[in-house]
Amino acid sequence: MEFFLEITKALADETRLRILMLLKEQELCACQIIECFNLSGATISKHLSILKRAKLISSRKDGRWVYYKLDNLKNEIIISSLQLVQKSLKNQVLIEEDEKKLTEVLKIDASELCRIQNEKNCCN
Amino acid sequence: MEFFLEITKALADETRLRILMLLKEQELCACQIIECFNLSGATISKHLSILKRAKLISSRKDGRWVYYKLDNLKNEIIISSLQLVQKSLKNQVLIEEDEKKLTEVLKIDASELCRIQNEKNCCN
DNA sequence: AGTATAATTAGATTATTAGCTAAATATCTA
DNA sequence: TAGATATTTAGCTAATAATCTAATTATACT
Repeated sequence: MEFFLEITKALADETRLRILMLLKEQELCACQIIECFNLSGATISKHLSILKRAKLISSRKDGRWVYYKLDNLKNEIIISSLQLVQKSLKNQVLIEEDEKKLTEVLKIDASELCRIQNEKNCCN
Repeated sequence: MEFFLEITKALADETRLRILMLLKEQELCACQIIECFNLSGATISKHLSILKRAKLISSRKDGRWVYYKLDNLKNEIIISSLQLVQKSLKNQVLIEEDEKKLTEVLKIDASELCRIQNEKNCCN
């Protein structure tokens, strides 16, 4: 029960669903995910940790960067949950907008992206 | 997005998952569901309304009684969601205990059950 | 008609969660 | 090794959600 509740609670938030949809096609760096939302890095980091605790995503560290991807290979329940999310949110306007935003974000070099985000935090 | 979020939020609560599992095999009267939990009737009623708002269950009124059942015929997303719940919670200890409790509850006549519940509310 | 009964709604309280800023941690580079 | 950078954690606040009791609604029975 605890395991499945962890999953359903992780899925019960719009931002987390949008993150899962961003990760549908590719692995992404934390700073790339952050750039897609109007939320603080700390908030996104918290969401990522909730998705990770539910085993819906996994992460790998590469130097200063942390990369996240869907963790859909190991467990039947996880696979079904992620499939349900993808089926349910396919063609949703908000999701398509996120995809467009991501396309723009992916054009920017990751370290340049982090520099921009850093500036935002300092000077206002 | 709003439609699917309504479903995932409805599923993100242990009591509501347990209610869905009770309804897996049969339609049940509100008082029978209430009797399976150590929660007030008002609280269960609230949970039922959340499940109903998410279109996971439907209800019909028969005199003073209201009967609830899974609403798994109309919508692809609802069907998949309910299947996921059932697959994920099959053979869970807590769920099996609920089933045993329900077996006992079903032996009691519904109006007798309501009389017992009514007494509980008055005399303590 | 008046009372009893089944369920829901209202209103209050408590617990949980999402969000922020600031601080801490871990890693890279000059 | 000192400073810069990417991410996470800590501590706080505001919003949301779960629960209770009491009141209300809708129906049945005498």
